Amino acid sequence: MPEGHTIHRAARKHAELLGGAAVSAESPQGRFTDGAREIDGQVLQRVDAHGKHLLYRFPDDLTLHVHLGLFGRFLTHRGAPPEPRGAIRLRLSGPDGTIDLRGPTACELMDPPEVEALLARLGPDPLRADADPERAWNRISRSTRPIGALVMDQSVLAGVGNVYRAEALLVQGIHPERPGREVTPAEFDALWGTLTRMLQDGVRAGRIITVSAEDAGMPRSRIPRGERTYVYRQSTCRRCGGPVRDWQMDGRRAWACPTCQS
DNA sequence: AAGAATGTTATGTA
DNA sequence: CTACATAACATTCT
Repeated sequence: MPEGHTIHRAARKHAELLGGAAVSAESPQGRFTDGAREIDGQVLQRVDAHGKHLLYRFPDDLTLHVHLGLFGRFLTHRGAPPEPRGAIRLRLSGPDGTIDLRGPTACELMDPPEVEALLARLGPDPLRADADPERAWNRISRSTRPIGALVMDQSVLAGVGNVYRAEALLVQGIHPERPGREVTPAEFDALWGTLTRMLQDGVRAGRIITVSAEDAGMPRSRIPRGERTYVYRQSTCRRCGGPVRDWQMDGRRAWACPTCQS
């Protein structure tokens, strides 16, 4: 479910819903009882998103780190919290509402050195104002690894997942298997720009729609599901109409249009 | 109802 | 260092 756009969106929403007030924390399923106990009653000061990672900041350098992984999900409720349903690993409630967390890969308390270590191993996040694309370029331009692998490597670029990888590379005409060092500086700049725009669109829309209104021949809001991407999970390229190839890359499925991408 | 999926880490082999 | 493979873990949807 989540690429960077989901996480940044959640950060905003959670800060708005729970920020500035004392939060009650519980772990209905018992996976996170210790952490919940420490957070309980603390004031949520800030929620930071870095790529696919969320940091909930509490006083005294107390930081809750959450990573949704492939299956993790948030459910938010305004007003009175409903009876917990299913495996809720963490529930945070404030005066205005509640967020439930299920299925995370990570949900843990971190001290400042741990937070520092986490951030140190993340590449620049196109959704962050402080992102430095040069750091990503330094890695990419020196690597023989395929650009499709590099773009998904969170230490190269933070926040990009399988869908945006497929889509951004299609739009830029770069084949995922091309070695990083064969990507030109101009191509990288354009790729960074496209990723930034796509991720920002995702934050705005709350879902991934990479196909433009022009290419779809209709307003983007009305594009049917299954037609919102150019190559991701497509059998024909929504740009040129040609056949789309798919194969495994680092254990994930990759898609590309051999006509549009080289 | 098996299998796939917007993810990461750790480990092992070459 | 890189590539490549395998496995573990989480949950929902078809």
